[in-house]
Amino acid sequence: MKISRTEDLRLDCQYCPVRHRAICAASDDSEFATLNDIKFYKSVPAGQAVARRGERLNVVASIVSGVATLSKTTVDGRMQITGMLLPSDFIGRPGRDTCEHDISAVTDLTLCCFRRRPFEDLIESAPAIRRRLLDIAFDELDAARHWMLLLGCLTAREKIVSFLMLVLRRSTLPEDVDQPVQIDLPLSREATASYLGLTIETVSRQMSRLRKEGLIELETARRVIIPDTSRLEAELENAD
Amino acid sequence: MKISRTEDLRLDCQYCPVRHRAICAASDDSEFATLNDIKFYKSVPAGQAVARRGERLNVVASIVSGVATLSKTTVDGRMQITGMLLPSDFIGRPGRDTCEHDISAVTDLTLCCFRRRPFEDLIESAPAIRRRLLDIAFDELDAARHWMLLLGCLTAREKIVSFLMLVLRRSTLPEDVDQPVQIDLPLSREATASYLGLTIETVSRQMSRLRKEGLIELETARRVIIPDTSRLEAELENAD
DNA sequence: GGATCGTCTTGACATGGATCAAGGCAGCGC
DNA sequence: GCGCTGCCTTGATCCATGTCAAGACGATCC
Repeated sequence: MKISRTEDLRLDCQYCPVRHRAICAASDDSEFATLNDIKFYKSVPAGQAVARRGERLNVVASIVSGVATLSKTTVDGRMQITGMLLPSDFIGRPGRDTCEHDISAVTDLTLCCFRRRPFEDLIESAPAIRRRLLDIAFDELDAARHWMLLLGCLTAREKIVSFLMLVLRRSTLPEDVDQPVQIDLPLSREATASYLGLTIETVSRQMSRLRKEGLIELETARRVIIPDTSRLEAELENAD
Repeated sequence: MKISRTEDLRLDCQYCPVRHRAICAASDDSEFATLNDIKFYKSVPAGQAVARRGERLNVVASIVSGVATLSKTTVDGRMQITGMLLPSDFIGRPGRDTCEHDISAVTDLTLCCFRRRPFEDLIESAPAIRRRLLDIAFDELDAARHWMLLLGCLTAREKIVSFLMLVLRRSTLPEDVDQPVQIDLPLSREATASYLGLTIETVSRQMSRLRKEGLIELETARRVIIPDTSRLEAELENAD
């Protein structure tokens, strides 16, 4: 996909919802002003590819709103989702002009983009951005390796519970703990299955089983109510 | 483990076998001299832990010789090896004082260490080192995500072949292609199983099967001869 | 050589999750 | 309302891989 500017929308960074978590999080006023200057917004509709594996990618970006996935596919069509990208997550790789993954918009997406070259220069001159980038890279690395434990060692049930807890952690949490919590799953059953290294049927069955056991309620397939967070988390006592 | 200096051994960087691949690879003379000054070597005997999950780790290091693993273990003892570290690979995380993984010496290990704090300062002042570090982090991230595809989607047979090809790629290759190649597996069957998300028995069976099919020969359990590299690689035509 | 120990292989059997197949349900266009 | 479509659930069955158990092999020590 060719990323081009979205003319109209160009929020002042000051009001950006991911201001304190994205690549710009640690920047001082001066760096912040520079970022504000060179950024441009881009919308990607749900279902569309942001970039494909092997494709040239001359931007880096932060997700402002929406959900995207990183994935890899084998020649014969088996797919693994290697990352779920939520608001504030970073897309792209400075110093590399081709994309290692398929990046897909799961929902409508708003991206805060920087052309790669100027951004690479910025890394050299803006210490807070560079530190933040390094930190993001290592955080992603830790997360990826943690996911390897999930893929390699956990049971289907543990995978599902881990996924629910992950979504819970990244949701904007309501009032207090130990109240019933409602979460909206960002991924379809198919995408969830691919993220967890399972099949869609197994995901569905395990969700039903958790429902029958009263650990979750399913308001719709995608809207889950967790009556007791700690009880669900206790399902991971052996894992993790 | 407390990392302390190995008094005697302190090779001049100039003669270092990983000089052109490790964190120092891109450094100019001045950065190189600084690294040479503040580095210290450390030996870790086979089987010993370099660091444990949650432990304080006040050094970063490059592997000069030997093999190490990164791993995570569930509460009830299931283990996933999340990385195999070979000479030139980097250990530790600048900006983080505790260790996310168990790091174990598989063979006797020689590490080229830097105290974390001075190294963190160096990142700020030495552009080639920080660029290299960022590149290493992203390379590791790509590798980890690629391994997620292996763990989530590949069959036992494909996992074994992938592992053999990985070892092959990182071996010091002999003369020309399409000659029989001999490789020494750096990991035991148990560690291999844990790296691939399999059991030791499955690893053993798949190796035997590849042997019976003539794709590999087993000189010993750990020494593999690949009569025809391209034929083995062809086993991955659907994967990868 | 023989005993011992760790590592690896092989066989028999069990099972978790995949596969195959059918149907349910909600949203949408007409 | 009705039919269509996409997504999800459920059931029946299968099979790749795990589990359990028995030995084989090689290194080391005496």
